[in-house]
Amino acid sequence: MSRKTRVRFAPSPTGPLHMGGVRTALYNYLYAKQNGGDFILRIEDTDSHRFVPGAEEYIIEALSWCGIVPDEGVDASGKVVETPSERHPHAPYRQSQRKPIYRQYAEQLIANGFAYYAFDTADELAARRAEAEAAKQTFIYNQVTRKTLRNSLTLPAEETARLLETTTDWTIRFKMPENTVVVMDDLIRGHIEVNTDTLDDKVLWKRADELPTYHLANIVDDHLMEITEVIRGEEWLPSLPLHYMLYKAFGWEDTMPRFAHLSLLLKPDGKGKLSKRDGDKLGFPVFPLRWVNPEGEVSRGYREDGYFPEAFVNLLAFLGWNPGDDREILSMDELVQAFSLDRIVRSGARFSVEKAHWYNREYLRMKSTEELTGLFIPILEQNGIHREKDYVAAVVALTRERVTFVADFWTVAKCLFVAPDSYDEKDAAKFWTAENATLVGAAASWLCKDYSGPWTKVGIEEALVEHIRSQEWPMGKVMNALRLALTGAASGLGIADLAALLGPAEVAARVASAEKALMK
RNA sequence: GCUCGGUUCGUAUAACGGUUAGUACUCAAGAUUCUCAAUCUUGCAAUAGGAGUUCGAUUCUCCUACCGAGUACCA
Repeated sequence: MSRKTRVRFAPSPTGPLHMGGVRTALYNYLYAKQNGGDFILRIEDTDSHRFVPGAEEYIIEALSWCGIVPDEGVDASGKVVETPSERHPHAPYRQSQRKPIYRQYAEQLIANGFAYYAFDTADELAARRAEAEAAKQTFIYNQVTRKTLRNSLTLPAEETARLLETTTDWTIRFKMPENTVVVMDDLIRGHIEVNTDTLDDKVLWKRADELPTYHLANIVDDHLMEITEVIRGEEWLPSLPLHYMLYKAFGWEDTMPRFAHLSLLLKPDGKGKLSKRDGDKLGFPVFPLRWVNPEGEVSRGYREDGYFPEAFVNLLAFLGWNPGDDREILSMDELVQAFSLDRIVRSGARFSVEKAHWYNREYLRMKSTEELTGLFIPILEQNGIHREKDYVAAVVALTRERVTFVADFWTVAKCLFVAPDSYDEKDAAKFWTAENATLVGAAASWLCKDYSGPWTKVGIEEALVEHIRSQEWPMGKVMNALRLALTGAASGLGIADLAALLGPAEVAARVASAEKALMK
């Protein structure tokens, strides 16, 4: 019997989702869609101390910007579903609201001898840890040390019963079996074996806030929500044996999901994984969307930096995966088709800004001039420019091969909307010499007054070049000086393109302004 | 420290025992152009090191080095 594919993305709302998290969500989504299954969003907010306001909304908005829409867990209005319905049978999808579910499972484990009550306080354990550290050792709550600690395994039954009644900071811990080899199979990494002697007795449930820890909540919810594959970050690999043991302890081995652990995204400069803290110090965003933390600190986002979501998704998909052929530009639909878990790369990937720029440029070029014009107009308006759409479209058509982001249109083509207010000093010194200035004046005057051909790029180009040649003027010098007068710098757009868009009156005016400003 | 992962040009990756080790980005040079960009062409550049297995190792095994993760009443 084969089950319907169901995968989940289960972030914890402790801050904005970073790009590594988005990639994990993306791979889950691609896998689900490819297999005709469901992609579920579940909020893992079992740590009551680390809740960050706005994080949950951020996560949903970021996924939505990327085109990753959960089938289950989030409703049409983008809210996490709290009450069960046909579409969302497992609601609530926020673990804090599933509180009552978990305790019985933890108790079931105790009843069957797979877990026990532990009464050591957090302070006591911290002290033990400090002690061990001072002796250059590591304290682990495991099958050896648990015999020397205060728990239902070492205490008399009456004492346990009394503590359960009278104290409120006890926990339920998993009783890790001794000297057992856990044999695991990871969809990406293959066969892995670990001896339980190297593992510790993890806390599963906390009496203090009556909430489970990740390990318990995760297994219980994945089981209840009928998850078939767990695709998550490599940081969970060391917990995999515990999770295997838990499925076994619950007797859920027959429906245990298959696991796939993704390698991490690394910092471009080498050391360590790309973390939330890196922020924009590295010269590129680590977050999909801009994030303002509760202290008011701003981190930039791909969206606000001008990336197209399709480009972002595409580049993220290729950070640790490839389709096995030479294609590099794939739409979401094509990614769904091409995706496969066994082509995921095992090693960690470093992000490259250049490649990211390249991706965005490719996507920008695939867009119509019409669409780009629509995106550019608001930027013009922010700069106080209001021009007719046809003119803007002509500018976009002319410069679209030169830009990476829509915002670049402004820097590249500003001179087509406003006259230069200054001239590059080096270029002026080189090209605006006394005799050359005279020639530029003459050339401009000829073009604007005497030239009677069509005022188009081609017409102007042919006539102007021809005229300069016939006068035996130095082509490069005159042209560059002309561009200096028109744009404020000697390098950039073609003279004929510039003139065609600017019109004869504006060309004449700008040359006159340059003559005035650059007169020695 | 211990446990578990990982290691191919600068970066992302391909080659799942036999290739002149391929591709893309970056970079460089040339072509083109009035300049710059774009474009086209060409080029630079890698199997971490050492043992083994094998007729033959990037590929399999072991050791070393390095990188990463985990080692919380965080996820």
